[in-house]
Amino acid sequence: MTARSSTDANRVIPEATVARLPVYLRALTALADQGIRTCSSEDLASAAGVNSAKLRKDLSYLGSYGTRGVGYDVDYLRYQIAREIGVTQDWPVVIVGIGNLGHALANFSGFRSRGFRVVALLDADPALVGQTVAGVQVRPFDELEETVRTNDVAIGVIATPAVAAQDVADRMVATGITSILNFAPAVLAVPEGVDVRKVDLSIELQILAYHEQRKAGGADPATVVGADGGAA
Amino acid sequence: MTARSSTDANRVIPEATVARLPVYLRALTALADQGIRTCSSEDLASAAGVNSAKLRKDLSYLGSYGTRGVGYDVDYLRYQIAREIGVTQDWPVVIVGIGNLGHALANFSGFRSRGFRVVALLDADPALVGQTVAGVQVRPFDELEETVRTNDVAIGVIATPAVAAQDVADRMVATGITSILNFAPAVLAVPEGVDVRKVDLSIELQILAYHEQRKAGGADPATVVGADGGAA
DNA sequence: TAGATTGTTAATCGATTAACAATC
DNA sequence: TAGATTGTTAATCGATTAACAATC
Repeated sequence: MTARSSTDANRVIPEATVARLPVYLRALTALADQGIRTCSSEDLASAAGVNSAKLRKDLSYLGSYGTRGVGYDVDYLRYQIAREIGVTQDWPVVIVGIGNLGHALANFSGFRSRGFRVVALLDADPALVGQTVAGVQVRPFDELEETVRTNDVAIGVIATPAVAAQDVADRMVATGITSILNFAPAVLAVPEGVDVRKVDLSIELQILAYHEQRKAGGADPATVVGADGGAA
Repeated sequence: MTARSSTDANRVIPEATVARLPVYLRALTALADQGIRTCSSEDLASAAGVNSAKLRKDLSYLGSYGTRGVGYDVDYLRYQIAREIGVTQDWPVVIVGIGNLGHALANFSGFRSRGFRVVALLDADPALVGQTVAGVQVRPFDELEETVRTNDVAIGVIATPAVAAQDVADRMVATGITSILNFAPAVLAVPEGVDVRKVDLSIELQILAYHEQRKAGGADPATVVGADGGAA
């Protein structure tokens, strides 16, 4: 097994692979919790809901962390993926918009357990300011800049109504935030270098509705295949 | 072409295109709200955050709904896309798991406005049953089958903890639900013909963290080694 | 060694994009 | 007609997958 050389740091990992690494990480954690110390690519692929060829190809972008004829050491691979993603470090996060969704996000346990620390909850509504949600006091949106500076926040979460989203994004970018997770149903314009990921409930439902409509009326079952190539 | 009901109902629309149609729909609605009656592919693409070649290619899978030299009639195109997706009809939806997230989903206004009607909120916890959330009484999970049958539900939303998700999915599939939107951080195994879409907050954050990490340093990966050091 | 399983290759498939002929 | 803009083509790019040589 080779150690990482300095040139490894330049390797480009395809986006599709990056998006699956957290899935593998979670599957490895599940295996570890079951007391499993070693797994084959077949085992892990099955736990992650992908095929094993894809899994091995994905892992090959990180390095050679398996042993031919044997498989992967669960804890070792888990650590390597965690390090690659960056979840071995602490990520301060600010949530803007503390409505129903913001509440749910603030209480979401998956944050803490993966190195994401909610350092502030902000809302423009004075009626919400001062309330305590998930052990954190809601502060005025105006304190965004101070919050980001003080806590070295790099990731912002937008859970406001759509109309406010672009303004919030602009302010976030101005304060130096370079990664945004947007729950508002709006297209955000941001400068290059700023990453935006979008979580959009009604879009997901509409995609399901499209396929559902085709199943219902379509008559031809052979044409309908799950988007992810489903397990079973 | 294989034998199938009518006209061009069997043309296959690429998944990537299907996923963007709801975005176009929203952008068209925004344009209509501004009183804009006609738009070019450039206008619409810009409002949707994609490039115009991609937009035109996507729309070409639906048919020829534009006019060369002129552009698209906003209302007409909006209707065509809505019909294609299926949001001109009513989709009864059941939400299982009424914790913080389930609450937020139940209150989500985007449901109703797009033809999705929450017909039931179910939870296995007796303490929640009977409470009213967003005007709907929470019912016991056991009533799933009856609910689905009575209301002809085709889409189920899972907002339970991860451990319960597969069981809920199995029960949903058994009752005849063929589309599932899963918010639980778990990989679901479902039979062919059942569509699952996943919304996973911590995965989105981890993807952002990966890119953030690369922006921040690019420098020295050795710096952050977890307390558990190495392959622990 | 014999069996098992990785890491990689190469073929295929699907998505994106620029360019432009068609045509309003 | 002249200008504008669609719908389509074809080239390119990226992702998936089966197959298998490498090797434990």
